[in-house]
Amino acid sequence: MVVANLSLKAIDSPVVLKDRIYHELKSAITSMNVYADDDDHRLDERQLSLELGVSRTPVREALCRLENEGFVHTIPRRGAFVARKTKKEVLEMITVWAALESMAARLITENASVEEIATLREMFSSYDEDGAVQARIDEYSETNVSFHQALFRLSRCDLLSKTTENLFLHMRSIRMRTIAEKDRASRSIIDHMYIIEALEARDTELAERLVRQHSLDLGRHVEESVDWLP
Amino acid sequence: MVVANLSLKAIDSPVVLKDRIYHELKSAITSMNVYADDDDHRLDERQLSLELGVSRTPVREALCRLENEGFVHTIPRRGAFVARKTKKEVLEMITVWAALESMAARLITENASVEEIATLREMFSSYDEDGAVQARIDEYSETNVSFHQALFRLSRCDLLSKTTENLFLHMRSIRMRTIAEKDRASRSIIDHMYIIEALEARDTELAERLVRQHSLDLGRHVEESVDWLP
DNA sequence: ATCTGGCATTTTGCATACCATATACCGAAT
DNA sequence: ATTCGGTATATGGTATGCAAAATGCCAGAT
Repeated sequence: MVVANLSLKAIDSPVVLKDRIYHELKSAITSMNVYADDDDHRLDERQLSLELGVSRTPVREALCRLENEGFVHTIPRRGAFVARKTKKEVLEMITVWAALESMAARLITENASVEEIATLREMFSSYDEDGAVQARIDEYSETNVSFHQALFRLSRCDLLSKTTENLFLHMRSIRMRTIAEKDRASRSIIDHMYIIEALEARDTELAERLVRQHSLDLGRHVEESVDWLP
Repeated sequence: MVVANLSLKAIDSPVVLKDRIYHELKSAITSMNVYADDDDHRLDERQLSLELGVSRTPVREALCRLENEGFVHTIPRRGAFVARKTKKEVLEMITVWAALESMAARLITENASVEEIATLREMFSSYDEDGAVQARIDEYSETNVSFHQALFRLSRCDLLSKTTENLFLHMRSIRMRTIAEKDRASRSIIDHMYIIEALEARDTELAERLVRQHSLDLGRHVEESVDWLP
């Protein structure tokens, strides 16, 4: 008798309530327009547990996690609120992003394959014609996010990706308040092309500088033109 | 009648149990030698709550926070364990560190005052004589940590500091297993001096490069000489 | 009319109770 | 003797209960 070798992958994730609640709340928070109105959004434990049909305990653990990630702000004995970033905090997030993404660019020039870098160029192939970006601005916005996420993925550094993940989500909330700005979009695609060229040329220093500058430009833009953040 | 203007600072931190437990557990975990033996350290909820004289609820919330920060690894229905980093994870932490600290160096060249940068140089003034580093290697180790923390502080970017804080603690655990290596220490102080010179000269690009290289050198060292991590 | 002080209500923080699952032990069958 | 299966126990996940603290309201005083 031989033991059948089925090469099964171990199932090791009995999805527990607190995790489901965490994801549920996180997606709810990140998809809401936090900065739309001025009054702060309260997260009532009891109300949430009633709506989700569970007890308060797993809700509290989910809120605890969200607080650590900066999506929820809790005041002892007062309750939990959807966190609102100050302008300073947003600018600091962009600074950290610039640091992490420029490092990702370095790693790509050193480690990524030609094919992987080629996928970056392909992402923008459908925007070749003049005015294509402006015509499909919403679609381009998605491509834009995908491009930046791809940079982290190709860096092959999970911690870089993981650290940036929440920054992405925070920035998405900010973007929701920002109306699509045409001229920034068209400049954005030009920047991206130069970045891709530097990656293809394996020019570590140039790629790093371009990526950093691209982010810091966004920071300067926010600094100058966003006046609706405290 | 006038209202007395006492300019009081608002007290807004009714220190709650879960926070105290969090700090207690965190300091206990970060000061233990996690990598000393091979068997993993289990964190029994009931035992912890008994030892701390509290119920399981706040202990669980503290563990939840520690898990988010990577100090604790929990398996659903199996319990919590003190997290042990793999070699790959340690190298990725160093990579992220390099990214963040090199950005901090950039910011210092742009924003810090002459006096602030001078404090960096003063930190090493007592190690001027030849052999002083080797003679007081433990003391130097502390100075070393202080130097790197000072770089983040002088960057004036709270998020950079905050993001690095836990990386520091994780690396401290790693360092506990590493015996002080004399030649690395003396090379370290030389690197630091060049970094300070670049900061003083406000040479943004050079400071960034030196700081990044200093960290990446540590990474290469770990890559080559640490064989006791999975 | 406004301000203050106390009471009622609400809600968080912590403790406890219960339930489901994982592990360990032990006996029976091969 | 070894292996398999069942049961007991332990432990984590979830629900609930209780007390302290915060908010809001209302009455009374100024």
